[in-house]
Amino acid sequence: MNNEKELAMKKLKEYLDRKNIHPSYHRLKILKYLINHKIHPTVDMIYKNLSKEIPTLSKTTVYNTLNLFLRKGIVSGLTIDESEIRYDYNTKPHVHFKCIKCGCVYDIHLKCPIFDKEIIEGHKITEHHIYLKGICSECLEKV
Amino acid sequence: MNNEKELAMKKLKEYLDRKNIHPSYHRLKILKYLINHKIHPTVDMIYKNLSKEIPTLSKTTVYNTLNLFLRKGIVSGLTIDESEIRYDYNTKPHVHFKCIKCGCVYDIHLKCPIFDKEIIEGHKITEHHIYLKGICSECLEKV
DNA sequence: ATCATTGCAAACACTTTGCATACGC
DNA sequence: GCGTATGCAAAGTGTTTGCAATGAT
Repeated sequence: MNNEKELAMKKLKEYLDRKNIHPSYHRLKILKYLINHKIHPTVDMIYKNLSKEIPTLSKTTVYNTLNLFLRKGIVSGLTIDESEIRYDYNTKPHVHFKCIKCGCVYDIHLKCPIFDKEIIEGHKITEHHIYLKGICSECLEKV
Repeated sequence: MNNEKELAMKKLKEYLDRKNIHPSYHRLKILKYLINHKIHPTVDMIYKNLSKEIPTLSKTTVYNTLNLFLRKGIVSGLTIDESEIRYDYNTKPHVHFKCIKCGCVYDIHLKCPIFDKEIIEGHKITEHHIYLKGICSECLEKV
């Protein structure tokens, strides 16, 4: 339904408003993309996919928007491999897995006791990043 | 003692020989630096520090050597933040902590049950990377 | 009319590559 | 003398910045 779509857009708008982010068209689109594609996309993935819909979109805007979202804390950045930042809408600490064959990044729903500690060996912990690498279930089947 | 130093160098030489790496002067120096400075240095740190001793050293050689060591499996690369790879001589899986104030990277000696699993949610795990961020004990004291 | 967003192009930082030189055995 | 290690300079990649144009209220 169109009503449903408009309703969803309105919710996103209100969400950005609450975060003091002016809900421009591009920002809404990028936010929507992140929410609907929890594949930890790179800037390039976001840019390429949204360009189909929004031909005037520039990569700079994607960078600007993601950095704005990062600063406002509504997305987090993963640096699993050098030379590509991936963006993640889900902000709760969780585990990531990257397949060395297909390059996909999966969320792992695994509790880790490390998440509960606030002080470790005298250091105050504010962020947790855990990622595993290997061969994903899909690639394993293909062999 | 000079004898001690020579003995240590001889051991490093033999170590590289066993790994089928021709133990050139530069390679020995870089390996020695990594072993003696377990601070997860970046290429730049290694380059700047060794340049004092070896004025002719070029950054390319540092890159070449580290990539060789990576391929041969005698060091591992950390990508805690985008746009800087840090090199780690210790190859056993362990936890890293990066201070957001001073930028130092510490090893954390913490057992993590995740290290023992070989299959998680159908994915075959071959590498584990865990890093935490926050404020290190030294920076906490300074406040 | 004003102010923020957008987007091109240039600048940047880190890393890799090509190729000529120098070194060690 | 031959083969590898070295190092400069250029290319490559992903990201940021400067600034002018555009858009929204």
